[in-house]
Amino acid sequence: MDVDTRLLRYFAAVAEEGNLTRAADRLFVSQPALTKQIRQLEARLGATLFTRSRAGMSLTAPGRALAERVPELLAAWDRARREAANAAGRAARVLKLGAMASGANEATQDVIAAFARLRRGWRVEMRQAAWSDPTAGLAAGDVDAALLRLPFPGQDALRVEPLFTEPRWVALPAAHPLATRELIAFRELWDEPFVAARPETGRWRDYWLAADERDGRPVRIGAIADRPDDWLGAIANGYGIALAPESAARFYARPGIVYRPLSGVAPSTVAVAWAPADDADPVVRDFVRCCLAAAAPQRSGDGPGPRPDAR
Amino acid sequence: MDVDTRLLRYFAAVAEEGNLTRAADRLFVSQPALTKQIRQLEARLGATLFTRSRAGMSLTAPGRALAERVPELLAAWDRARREAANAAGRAARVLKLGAMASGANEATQDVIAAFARLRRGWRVEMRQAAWSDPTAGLAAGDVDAALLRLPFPGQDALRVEPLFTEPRWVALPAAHPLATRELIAFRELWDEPFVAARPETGRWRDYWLAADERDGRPVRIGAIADRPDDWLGAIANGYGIALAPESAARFYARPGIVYRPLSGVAPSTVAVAWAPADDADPVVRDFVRCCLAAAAPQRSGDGPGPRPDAR
DNA sequence: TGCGTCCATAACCTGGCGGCATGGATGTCG
DNA sequence: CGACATCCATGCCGCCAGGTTATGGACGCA
Repeated sequence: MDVDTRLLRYFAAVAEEGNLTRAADRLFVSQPALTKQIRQLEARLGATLFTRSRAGMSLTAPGRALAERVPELLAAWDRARREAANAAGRAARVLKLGAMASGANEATQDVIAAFARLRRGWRVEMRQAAWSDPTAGLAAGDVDAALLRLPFPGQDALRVEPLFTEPRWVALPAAHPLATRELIAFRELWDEPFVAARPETGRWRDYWLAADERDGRPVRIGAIADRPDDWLGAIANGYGIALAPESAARFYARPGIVYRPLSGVAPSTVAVAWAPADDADPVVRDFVRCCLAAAAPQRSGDGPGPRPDAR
Repeated sequence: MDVDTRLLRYFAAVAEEGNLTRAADRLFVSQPALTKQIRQLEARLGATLFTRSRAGMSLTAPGRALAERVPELLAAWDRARREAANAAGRAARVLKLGAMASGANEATQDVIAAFARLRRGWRVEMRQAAWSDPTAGLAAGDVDAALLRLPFPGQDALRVEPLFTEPRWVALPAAHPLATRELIAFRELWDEPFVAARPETGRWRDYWLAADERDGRPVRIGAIADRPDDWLGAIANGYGIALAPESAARFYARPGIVYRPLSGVAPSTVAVAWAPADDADPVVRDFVRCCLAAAAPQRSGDGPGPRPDAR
């Protein structure tokens, strides 16, 4: 008997939620559609998977048996899919590079140019990640390498090579009273509302709220953004202000938004990251080497930072 | 990204066959349908899975990566599905019993009656298996126990408890010269064409051709049948004769077919079989106990049983 | 008694799958 | 050298499965 993984996801969602309506909501389908699908799954298996009551849907014995297997099944499919995609990338000589919005700055171009020289016939394919995925697809295996800013959650499970640092500035609505100041002390912003990343992003979110550098003062959250566009919009509309790397002033310049230098916050570190499984991959190694090489000039200008040792 | 297991089966078939047309044939779909599906799979994965040539379809690197995972994925789904079905059987208090056509004879009713007495509230659900599945669904985990005739392929991986033996007779077209004889010696049938099971059924097929008891003389195959209906039809139409347990004379009596006692072939043994995984299952154990109890009277008497009225 | 919360049902629409017929490319053979 | 065979791709069409909205029925709760 055949199933669609979609159907399995539906089933898993209902099993977890114990409630059709909420599960339907989570799956972005209507509740009747979900009802039909679950009933059909039951019909096809010839087994009752849930007992219905006004309290919701609770698993029966066969339902539990299935629910136990489904997650690993979905995971297995996902792995298979990714393995194929990776093989396809290799075959097409494409290095997939994840980048957090405003990940690296101008250096990115140098890196890619250097890589193109080193690996003739290869091509770098960049994909911008939303802030809700702080490893830019690396943790999920969707990319071969990523340009990220430290610290980020999941960092310890990956190889990380710091490249250079960059001062953190502040992005303000143009109408903000401080927007005309040449230099702002972070202390002056402690009571401002901030545009933050989603709470799930943990350390990363805290870092860009400079939670450690506000002397214990709580942060006011004015808005939550997951992508640069939302972020810029939120700031321009006055929902809050936000820290940003200096280069954002060039890459995310926009009417209604002003970037200003900041004192009293540590600079931001850009790093290249890759999966430990790719340690031996010559292409990934070459790419990392290019990153270190391209970063060298900037790094010297920017104070200490670990010595570049191209491996 | 979602897939249907059907799509994975399609992919696996093409990967194995290396040829769309043949794969389509094997999958019972048209070749254009398969073409479309494979192309769609490629589109969804964003990877080329096959290189097309007039020689056929051969896997690319990503194709190989996928082909490596797909079989285990399908197997995992099948396992999950069966586990759920088994749990459903338990929950509904159903013991699923596989039976090879003409598996057990009149004893079946006694067994089921005994089980019904021992396990109140439980119910036996019988499913007839085609000869192409010599374990009657036991090997695949579709049933909890099976009534089979020894020997059958796959026997060693299962628990088998012999119940009783029954003489083997011969089924002849009514018009056959020997059809009026009271007793036939197997030797007289050596040159007759036989209606046999599919070649894949190995030992089982050989046993019912009595390949070991024809003194090295080769078997002539007149027809191949997979189900009792085909089998009866083939015999009645004169394509060949066949050995059959004595009880077939009662259970598969049909105009145009005559059953006659045979000398010179060993009797057939009926056994109950179950999966080793169910050794500790109290319900299966009870069922086996009922089988042994119901078989006891016949086992001692062995020969006669109810009078056969071969017409 | 009216309201909110569940799940089920009804009616309708649409996209995708499968089937048939056919086309295009490329060997093969009389 | 043309006829043929073998593969895969394409065009067109009918049908069903899955989705949506609107609504119903059961039940607990204030």
